[in-house]
Amino acid sequence: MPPMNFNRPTESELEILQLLWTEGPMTVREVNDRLNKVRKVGYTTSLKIMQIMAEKGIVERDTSSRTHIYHAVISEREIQGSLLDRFLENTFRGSASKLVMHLLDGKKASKSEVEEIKKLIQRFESKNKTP
Amino acid sequence: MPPMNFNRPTESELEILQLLWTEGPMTVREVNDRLNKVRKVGYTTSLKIMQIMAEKGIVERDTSSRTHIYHAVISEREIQGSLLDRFLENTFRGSASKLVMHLLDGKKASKSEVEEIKKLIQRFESKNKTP
DNA sequence: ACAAATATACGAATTAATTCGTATTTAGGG
DNA sequence: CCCTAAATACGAATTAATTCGTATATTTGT
Repeated sequence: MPPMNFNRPTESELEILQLLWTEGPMTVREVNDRLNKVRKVGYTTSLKIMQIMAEKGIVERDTSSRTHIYHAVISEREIQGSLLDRFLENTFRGSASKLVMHLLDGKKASKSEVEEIKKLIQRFESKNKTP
Repeated sequence: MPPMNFNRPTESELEILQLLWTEGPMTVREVNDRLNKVRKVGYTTSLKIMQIMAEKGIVERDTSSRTHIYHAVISEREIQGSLLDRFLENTFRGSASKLVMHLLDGKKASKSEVEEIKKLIQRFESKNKTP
């Protein structure tokens, strides 16, 4: 079996995945309610997108009762990594430091975020120290 | 005057903008040749995309001679910043440190890139030191 | 001067993403 | 038991991005 063809989620799909990742398995109704706290979306629109994701294998659903319950199949980590790869290449021609420069520069990273990032770098360095 | 409606470039447009940013103003032919080093693209395809960008005001062109010369109007910085904002929100729910974690984690950032990032952080910190 | 090469303009086909209307089915309350 | 509410399925309209064919004009080399 080939190593599972990678199905990049679209923006709308990602929006729903974020909900499933942070809040766990949900019905279409629950997803649609949460989306509608931010913007107006028809119920059947949310339904359709979730059905498409199910076809693609991005989510699975429990159909044992009439009201289906959806859960994410692919991990947040995996998707974030793969989307980041592509974004880094497209937008920064692969330069990670340039990306970080922008993060630090604008209001994108708060002070506490920068502290967090510093810790990450330290941890990275001690891990990759020559023994 | 409102602060200039922001026209997010598509992926293909961005690909061409990268060329204009790094190599300066160019003709359609030059752009198309460079694109074809990576993948097969018809000449009129490149032309069309550049014409659309001109309509949107993303690029401008010198039409004084038959062969038009295109240059980017919006700055790399500006676009990268605005695309990063959106990507950070969409993909990492706004968590900059989570994004950096991915950068350090995979093969996304080379050792020298990490060094560069460390320097950026130090510079950032000394700049924001309470005096 | 003329043929071939090269340019732009324009329109249209294709593909993918998004949105929603309508039909049909199933449960549940009175 | 029936009627209403709520769910899924399905198809189709809309919009945007991409791709390229064809028409037409201009330049250039021989």
